[in-house]
Amino acid sequence: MGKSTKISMAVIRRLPKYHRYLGELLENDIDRISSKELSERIGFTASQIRQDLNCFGDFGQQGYGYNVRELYNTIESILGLYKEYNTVIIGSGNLGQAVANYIKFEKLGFHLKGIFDKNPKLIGIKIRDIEIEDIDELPGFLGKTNIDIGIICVPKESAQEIANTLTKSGIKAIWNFAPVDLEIPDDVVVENVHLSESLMTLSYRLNEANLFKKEEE
Amino acid sequence: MGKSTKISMAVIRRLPKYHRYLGELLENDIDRISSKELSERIGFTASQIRQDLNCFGDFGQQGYGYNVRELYNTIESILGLYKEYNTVIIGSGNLGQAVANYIKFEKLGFHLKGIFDKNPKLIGIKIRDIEIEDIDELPGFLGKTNIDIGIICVPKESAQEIANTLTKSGIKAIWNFAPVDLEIPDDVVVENVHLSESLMTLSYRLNEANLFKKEEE
DNA sequence: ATTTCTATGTTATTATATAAACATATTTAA
DNA sequence: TTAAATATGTTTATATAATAACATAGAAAT
Repeated sequence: MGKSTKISMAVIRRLPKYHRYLGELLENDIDRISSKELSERIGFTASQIRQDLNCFGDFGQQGYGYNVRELYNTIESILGLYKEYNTVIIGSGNLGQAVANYIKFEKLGFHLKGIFDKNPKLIGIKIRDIEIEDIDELPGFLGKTNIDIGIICVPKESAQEIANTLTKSGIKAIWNFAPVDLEIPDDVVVENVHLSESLMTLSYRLNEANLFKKEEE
Repeated sequence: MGKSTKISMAVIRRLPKYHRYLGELLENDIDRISSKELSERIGFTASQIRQDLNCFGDFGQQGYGYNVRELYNTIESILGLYKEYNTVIIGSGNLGQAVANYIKFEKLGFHLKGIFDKNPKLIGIKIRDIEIEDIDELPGFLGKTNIDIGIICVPKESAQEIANTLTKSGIKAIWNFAPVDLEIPDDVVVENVHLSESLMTLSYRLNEANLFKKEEE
């Protein structure tokens, strides 16, 4: 049976990857899979796969393995992907526009309901049938529209202010692309996408081999 | 003295955050800081900060703390940010364009040298003075230009093929935005930015509270 | 029908990551 | 000039995560 103990972030961050690989299996008409086979594809140990899945329930069958369709649907449900979400993007620079245009999110059930910016040159422009509105209209908009997720694509200087506006209106989830650590109430979840940090990590690893060379000589 | 033992990814992924917070301190003309003070700002424990930094050397002084400027420069050097890097973007859809236009990367020393796409409608268009070229020109381009980092922004179907082209030309670092796990030689580093996975994680956490409710009733 | 094999859920073990404790060098204050 | 305070680098302890081991349910084979 499913265990209601707190799931660790390490497990949670693997769930989308299970979802992706199971989706691929479905596309290839594979209807059953063992943790061992999945292990070879996905690159986690079979033991880890069984433990991860078992956090949420007993989905497999001894001697058989897992039914791919069933497991896929279950994980989709665990990830909350059966639901539909309304989103707003704040900041319609390049990143905001890229996110707005990322059609894949619509397919996943994340519906873009509004785009806001403070740049007068951008206000009025349409992105996928949605007109960019003045950021001053945001509080009013949030008051009359039911928004689940706020997507912050503004520069770091104004990110916290936007986060405050969002949380004040009752939004419980923020997808943050600004390079800051937002301070938000405990009942609000924030998921950061820090591109600069990602690039710096890459830069570090590219140079890692040289890093300790001097001292070893 | 600096230790040449293998640094864990957990530590590496915290380095950019140290860099960012130290940069903020500099902006505020704060020239010294203790692990305890930094801890309160950055949200890691003081112990962790000292251990992290000590992976790379003895940068602090007992009774004093750390010199902010010195530590900032040191971390910049550890992250390889003193160097300049040449990059190419493959795939100039919304995401590719967003990355291309992200001026911040230029400031960090990552210079965009080419953009490639297979869509004839995009070829010839200029982004920041760089003309989008036909993807068939990529191997030739890589042969005559010294590129450090390949940035993959193509759909998942063609990502592996692009990765092959890049690694064959000798590129040692890939920043991958396509939702696939690339197979690459051991001496090449890949840093993934999987936006869908990030969004799914957010979705999970938004629903987590409800997830186990049924069973508890 | 019986046996062998497969592959699960779970428990035990090992490894890794984080936090606390501490001995000591340096600063600051008296 | 001495004593108290600070804050490091390092060691020890704890917590968390990953892997391996295993008992057994069910599938496949004979």
